[in-house]
Amino acid sequence: MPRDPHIARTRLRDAALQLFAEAGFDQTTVAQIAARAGVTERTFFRHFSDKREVLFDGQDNLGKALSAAIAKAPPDLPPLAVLHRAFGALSQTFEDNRRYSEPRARIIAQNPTLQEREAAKHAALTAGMAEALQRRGLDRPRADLAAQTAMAALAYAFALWLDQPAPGLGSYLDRAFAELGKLATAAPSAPASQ
Amino acid sequence: MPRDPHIARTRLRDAALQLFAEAGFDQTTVAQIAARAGVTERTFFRHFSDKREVLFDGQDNLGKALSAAIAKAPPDLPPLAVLHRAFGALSQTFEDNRRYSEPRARIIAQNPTLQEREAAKHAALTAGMAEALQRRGLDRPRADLAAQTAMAALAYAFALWLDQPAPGLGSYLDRAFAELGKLATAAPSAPASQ
DNA sequence: CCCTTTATGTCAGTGACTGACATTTAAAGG
DNA sequence: CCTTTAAATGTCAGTCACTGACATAAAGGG
Repeated sequence: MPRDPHIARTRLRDAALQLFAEAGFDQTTVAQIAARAGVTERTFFRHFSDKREVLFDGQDNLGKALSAAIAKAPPDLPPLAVLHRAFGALSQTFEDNRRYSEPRARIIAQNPTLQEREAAKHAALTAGMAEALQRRGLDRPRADLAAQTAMAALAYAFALWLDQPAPGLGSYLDRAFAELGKLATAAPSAPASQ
Repeated sequence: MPRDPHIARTRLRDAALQLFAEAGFDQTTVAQIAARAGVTERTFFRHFSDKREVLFDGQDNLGKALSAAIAKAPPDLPPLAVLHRAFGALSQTFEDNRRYSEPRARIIAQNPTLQEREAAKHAALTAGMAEALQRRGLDRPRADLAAQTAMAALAYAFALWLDQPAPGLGSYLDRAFAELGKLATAAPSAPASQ
């Protein structure tokens, strides 16, 4: 059997993070990343579909964990409560990965194409959550709306927590979902459209 | 003064749309687009920052129109109602552009990198709406949440309308926002987030 | 008719990404 | 211990998106 691909993959991830932090994303070439990792440029593209993807490794696992948590929730729980609980179940994982999330966020904040990739990842995560909600019997439109609003709450809580970890991600989540409830009840009926 | 740049720009847009529909986005080269438009490849990149952007021309105008509509709404209207009304005010513009929206949507649906760009555009639009809400005196978190939930409703209404234009975009919008209200009132309090 | 402004043309170059084929690694089987 | 074998990596040539620098052409004003 061949050598462990996990080694090269990890070395590539670390090398990329270092170089991006040192010189910036655009100024760093894939050849440089590969060189620092001790492999070839071709190997980089065997592990990561493109240069940006090295910063988004592991997002798939997150999606699967979320879907699992959503499936496990009590059947009669309302949609937003299900998602709130699912986020809470994963908050420890987020806390553990804070050391990587922080520099990563700084790099992404400085590059439009990386923000684009992040937006796409968010959309994919949201779609997965909506699917998981549908498997609980919720219809498509409500599942989509619930997933998107919940993601808005998560993004908000996450940003606050990155800036100031103090009360913990769970507390920020509670606050974000509370805001959400107040917001919607404050906008009861639809206005005349047009 | 030089020749009218609007001519080349329009020809490039049309040529790109044709070629993407005929051969697909990946199989079409920028050189081919430029050739069909009767200009140089360099000119393409002077009008559009990259190959994908040619499919998203005019989105900036949409954002400005939305911000203006949000600013013009009655000061005491709740946030989601403001956005609902702003969307309604632009629904006629959407109806007029349906001829372009439809083939465009088909092309985007077949290509991940285009979906990525679309996700980014949605995020930018959402951020702009949130800013406009903040100028009305709403605080940042509520503005963000309102903008994102409203965008979810718009996306849903837009998809339904693309599939079946019958009752008109305005009706779909009314329905989507109604769903939104029901959704949030059905999820009152937060669960124990451990 | 000249001058200025701006759009476009020309050209060389970089770097991301891919396909095809050769080579190496480490484990399993004899 | 040697062979076999499958997966991982190396090698190499090539395409194409995208950029910077400089030249040229098309109006429009004086």
